[in-house]
Amino acid sequence: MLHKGQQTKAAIVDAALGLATQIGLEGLSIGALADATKMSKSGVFAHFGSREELQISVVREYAARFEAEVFEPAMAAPRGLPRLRALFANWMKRVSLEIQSGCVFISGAAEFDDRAGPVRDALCASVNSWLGALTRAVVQAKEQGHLPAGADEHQVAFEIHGLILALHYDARFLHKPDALAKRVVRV
Amino acid sequence: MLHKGQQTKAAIVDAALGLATQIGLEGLSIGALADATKMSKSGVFAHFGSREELQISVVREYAARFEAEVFEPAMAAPRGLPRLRALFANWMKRVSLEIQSGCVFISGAAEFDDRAGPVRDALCASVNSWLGALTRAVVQAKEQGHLPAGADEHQVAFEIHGLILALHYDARFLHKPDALAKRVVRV
DNA sequence: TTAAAAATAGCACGACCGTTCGTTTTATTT
DNA sequence: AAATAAAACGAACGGTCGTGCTATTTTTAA
Repeated sequence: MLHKGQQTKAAIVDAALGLATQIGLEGLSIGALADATKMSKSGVFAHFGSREELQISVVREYAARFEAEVFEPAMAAPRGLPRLRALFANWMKRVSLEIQSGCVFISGAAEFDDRAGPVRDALCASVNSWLGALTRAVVQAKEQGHLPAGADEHQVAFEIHGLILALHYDARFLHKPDALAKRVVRV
Repeated sequence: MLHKGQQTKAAIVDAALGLATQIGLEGLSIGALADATKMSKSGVFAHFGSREELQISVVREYAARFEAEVFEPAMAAPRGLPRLRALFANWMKRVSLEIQSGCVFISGAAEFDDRAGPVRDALCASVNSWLGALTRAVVQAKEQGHLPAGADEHQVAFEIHGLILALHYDARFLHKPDALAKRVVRV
């Protein structure tokens, strides 16, 4: 009854994610997606009802994979600085692997930074959820005494975010081969 | 002979820059630009010969304004840390003012990070030129003894770039009102 | 003031876009 | 195996895109 449908829908979203990480959420076209999945345009379209809904599905899928790859594995590390370091390391690793494919949280932010609507909202929610988790890890590191009690968790998260963004910029856009060598140590 | 032509061409580029900072270089369309300048599509088109050439003109114009607004005024400050601080302050000020309009160096990087061609080349060249100037200022600060001789100028420039990127991300995409309060002090 | 040149307009083209609709194929249930 | 529901197709729509033509207007030079 609902077997085949969800199955191919997942396949479409998977292909769409692959396209979106390369040419952006806005560059996603139903025609190109139909070619990639060897389906008809209308066949693809029927699964979403609108291009916007397709984009939102892609955002959600990306966020789920990001969480599974960056956030969840770090939960195995003990609270405090070790876990914070694990989060950062996983994030960096993902960015380095993403050099070929790109990060939806970054490219999407550039595409939707002044375009209101549900896609932007979904993107914002996913990013805020992740940055919130990162900030919580900083707070825990303070609680464990791994960071000075006077440290501002938002400032720390802000600077970590900045390092990731600069890494992504250098590696993916400027093609600086040694970009991966940069990293934080202090704080 | 070449009076009127260059004049309206400059006006077109000016309008194009306004559009590009809002919807991106890829979002730039000749039709929309024709509306904005109250000209015909073909009239606009004739000045550039291709959409790509128009985009390149926009990149160059943006880079020229960036240089005039961020780089040149900082040259008045004495070599070393004061000049480096001036560069950073001017850059931050520009980003804060750009919250409504966006930065072509950042949005352009996201749009063209895996799209080869002359537009990407022009963008890359402009960014590298600016980051090179920034790095040079760090070197001078070391020479003046304002920074430890062992400091890595590329790492310092990298981290400054990261702070700017995070500021831009928070302010322009996430709409965090206090984003401007974040800043570097150390190094 | 008139001739040459440059700038702009108008129109059409092929391509692609998201979307709709009716039909046909495929999958599920009885 | 027959009936029913879901899924996929194919064609067409109005629209916008960049770009190429040819005219017309405007600017510059003689």
